[in-house]
Amino acid sequence: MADTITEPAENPGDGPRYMRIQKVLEDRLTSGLYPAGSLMPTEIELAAEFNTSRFTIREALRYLREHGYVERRQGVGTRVISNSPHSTFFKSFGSLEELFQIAVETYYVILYTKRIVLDAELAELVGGLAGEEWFEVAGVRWTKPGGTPICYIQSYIPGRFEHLIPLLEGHQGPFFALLERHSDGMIEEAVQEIRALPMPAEIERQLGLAKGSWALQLLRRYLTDSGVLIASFNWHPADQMVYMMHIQRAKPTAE
Amino acid sequence: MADTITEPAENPGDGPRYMRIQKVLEDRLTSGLYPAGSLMPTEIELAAEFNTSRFTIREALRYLREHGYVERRQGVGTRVISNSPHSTFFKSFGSLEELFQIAVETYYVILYTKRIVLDAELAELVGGLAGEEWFEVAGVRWTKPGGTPICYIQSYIPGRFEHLIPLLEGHQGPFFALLERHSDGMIEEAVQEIRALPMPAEIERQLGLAKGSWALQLLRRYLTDSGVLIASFNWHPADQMVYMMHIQRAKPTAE
DNA sequence: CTAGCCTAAATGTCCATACCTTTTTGTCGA
DNA sequence: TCGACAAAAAGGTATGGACATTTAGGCTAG
Repeated sequence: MADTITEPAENPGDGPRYMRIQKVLEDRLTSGLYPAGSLMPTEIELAAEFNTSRFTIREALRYLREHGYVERRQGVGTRVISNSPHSTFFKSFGSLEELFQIAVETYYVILYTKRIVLDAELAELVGGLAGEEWFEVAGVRWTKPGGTPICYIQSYIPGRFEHLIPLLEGHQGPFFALLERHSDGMIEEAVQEIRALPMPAEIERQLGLAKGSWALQLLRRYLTDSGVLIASFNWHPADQMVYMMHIQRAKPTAE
Repeated sequence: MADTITEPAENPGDGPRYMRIQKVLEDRLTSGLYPAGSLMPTEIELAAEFNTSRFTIREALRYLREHGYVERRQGVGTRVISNSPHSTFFKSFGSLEELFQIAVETYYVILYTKRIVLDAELAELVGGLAGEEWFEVAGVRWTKPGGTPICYIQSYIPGRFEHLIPLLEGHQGPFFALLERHSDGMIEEAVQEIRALPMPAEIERQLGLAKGSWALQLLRRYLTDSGVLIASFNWHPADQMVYMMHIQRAKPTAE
């Protein structure tokens, strides 16, 4: 027994035992040694193999289950369902509904609209020319009217949409989109760029918030006649990432 | 000791013990009996209170931690960080991007289209009349062409869209929507009802799948000129739940 | 041939116990 | 006063056992 401890068979003795075992098992999964669809060895067998107790094996298997590798069924066994980590696929199932609630059932309150002149930096950001007249719109997204503030948002609108700006002032509603329909039927969205920013200290004070409000979420979409839906997400303000995604209407392959 | 077992103090003896305990503790947290910021009783104390072992208490506390109620530190204790369950809000941030990948980057392959006559049950489901002619369309959603099958889907289409059915046969693509544009500009979606079902054994065999394939995801949407987007989700086949959601174009409140 | 029962196998739940590691706190001595 | 050290407290890891519950599959009786 003592020799099994001194022996650094699979891994150097860094972490707890169940972690080392979980790494070994993960390797076997990603390498395909335990193919998807098959049953893994039973807890007892693994315990024997690693010369440990069932408890330790269970701790390791818990990780594999939580990361989407395996599915465990009483009376059956441990079935491999994926050879790659954490199919967030399935992990996200639990929150699929709520996710869209965030996107849709949140509440957007416009704080101000302001006429601005693009500087070089801003021009780069919004895709305009320095010196052009634009509008800046700022607002706060809430969980619900009077609820919890989620994020602070700044949007930019070209000056040629000036006639739409009054519609925004004082707007409060679950969603925010500014569309214009042209005579040729095309629908154009006025808002060119949306940024989620750290909540300005001034606003924070007004709202009575703790400093450094964090995350944000924003969904923007526009619909056009051509059956294309574009949704863009602004992510965590810290990294300023913007995910953009196209949902194309399925074209019949036949025909 | 024996009396504590017979005594149904907190809850009737339905589930496993750690679940009942976790519910009791959750109540105490949401009710504020354990205020945020404070330290909860230690494992030993809780074990004594519930007359159980430390193991069982740990299982209960594990749940509380995973749901964002508490934070545990070796050498310190169990600190309450929230009196409400973990705003799935923030939990889901990590998967917002992937969520849409599921909806959009997955691949839908139609298996068959079949002309059927509604029976009473089906009529109720799809909102038609018993005896009407409809079409049943079945398909499988994949992670990618040739990838992993996710779920089995059945859709129902009224008979009056018969002329669109040929477009579906053999269709393979990332998305599936069947729209018809009327002369008045309205866009109507043919598919009236989508169900995600357990993968039929026959299909499973054809695809070489293990028995009991599980979860599913499906996004359906339709676009109309009126700027309304409707997305419906089918959930886990076991509970047959369907979540439906409307995104209304924001109407200017002023004016 | 089929329906139902039975059983074996696998995971799920639970206990008592022990020791380890981290953190806090208290004490003692320089 | 301050630092080092020791002790206590708390959760983390681990063992070994026991029984419960679920499932698949085989067997038997009809």
